[in-house]
Amino acid sequence: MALTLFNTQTRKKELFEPLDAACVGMYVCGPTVYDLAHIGNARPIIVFDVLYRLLRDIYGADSVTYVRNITDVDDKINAAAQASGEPISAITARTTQAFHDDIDELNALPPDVEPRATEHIGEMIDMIETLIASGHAYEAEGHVLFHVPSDDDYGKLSNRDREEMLAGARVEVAPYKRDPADFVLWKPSEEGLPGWDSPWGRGRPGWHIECSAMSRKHLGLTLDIHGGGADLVFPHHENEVAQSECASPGQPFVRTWVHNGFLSVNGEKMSKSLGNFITIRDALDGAPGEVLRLMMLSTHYRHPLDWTEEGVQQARTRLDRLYRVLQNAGEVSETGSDDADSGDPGFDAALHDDLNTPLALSELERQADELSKLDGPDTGRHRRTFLASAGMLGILQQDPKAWFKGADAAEDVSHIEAQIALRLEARNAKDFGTADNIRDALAENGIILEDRPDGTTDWRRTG
RNA sequence: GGCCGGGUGGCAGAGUGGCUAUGCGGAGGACUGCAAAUCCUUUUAUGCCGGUUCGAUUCCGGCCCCGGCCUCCA
Repeated sequence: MALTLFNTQTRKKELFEPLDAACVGMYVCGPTVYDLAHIGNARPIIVFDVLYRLLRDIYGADSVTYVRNITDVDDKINAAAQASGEPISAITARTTQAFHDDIDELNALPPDVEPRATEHIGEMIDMIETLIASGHAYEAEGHVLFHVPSDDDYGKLSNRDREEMLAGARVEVAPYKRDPADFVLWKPSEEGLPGWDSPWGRGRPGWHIECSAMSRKHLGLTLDIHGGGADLVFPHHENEVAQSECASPGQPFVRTWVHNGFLSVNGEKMSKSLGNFITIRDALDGAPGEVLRLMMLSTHYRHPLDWTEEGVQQARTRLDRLYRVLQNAGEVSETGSDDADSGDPGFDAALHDDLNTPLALSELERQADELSKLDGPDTGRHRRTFLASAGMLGILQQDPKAWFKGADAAEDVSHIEAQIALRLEARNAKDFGTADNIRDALAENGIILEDRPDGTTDWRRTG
């Protein structure tokens, strides 16, 4: 089935065809590790995780290389260290660990390569030297700058005209710039700041050069897919294109640019500078990662997504229902034939159409409806297809029992079961007042009881 | 000002030139001691103004509103 993706470069949905189907490369801009990641960071993690899963499904797991960098040298990190007194290496190590822990909860597969900027300084210096040699960059007062007018194609990704950009510029232009649009490739580091020896003295890289240097090292000169948040289109990705293509004339940098839309919170922009941001950790306190994942996938990746508590609740209810269907289908003996899994055409078509996860989700729910009505030898096969579809979205992969009951302490469970037994006694004695009191008390602790037709009582956790 | 998204029923959110998803919620019913869960039934929409068309939510033009980017940001 053909995969189409919306290419930011051409502003069109295009048939995706990798340069080499045996070696598909995807590069996604990762976090700058100076603080806990927020839910806006979580969106590209989840979106590109789904794309990664889909590419692996199409081309084979061994044929896809997903590279997502860690930016561990940056002025924000330096500022955080200065503010707290914590050593830079401690901040980056701690924040990187926190990032991994957080996105693990979101069921995101780890990338194949996770390069760190500080481990690629040599590659960056090499690239900068190439740019200077070819007249695309120059040294000035210890800085090395990319000279934007030297690149005729500059602006092609973000569709910006240089003249217009200058007209709208609100920043002060550093005096050493030959052109106001020129941007930093390398800058001097004074005492106390991270720095590396270079032909231009002790210094550190600018932000954009790291992605150009690391992507080419790990994926080659031309990437099949480069992804990130829509806010990175300009200037970050535009500058990456300029650096990479000027350093290797005739080699296109990226074939398909994929950008996810912006996330807002209760209709407002979320930003670190405004301080109204919700960290992934905060969000995980309120709901399991799988719920957050489902919530993010219920809006198309290119559209704006507004984060609300109600939206989280809706996702939770939806996921509960899917797990319930899975649970019920699991009670049917697996006697179906073991045909090779052919997938679900409706679901697959939705996902292959520019990652239409909201539609895919509704197809998944259609599968759930069908599964819940089945009661025969086909059940096992449907269940497997259903699970495979859900797996493409990275959901429904745990035991329904674990989902509803959680993995809490055994004494907690025995307490619940003891209460259920007490309630059963009361019900048998027609003492419904006592029975309802027990049920209400459990409900206050987030335990919902469900009486079954056979006289037994099941329970589940909520919230 | 320039560039890019978006405006769909109570809410969330897709597709589609005519037969008008899906989910959450609401209403009614079945089931239940009552619930919960499940099942059945049900309600409501396409920002505004033109144009093309037999017919537009869907195509074209204009306008209005919201958000993002143009400065660190996923």
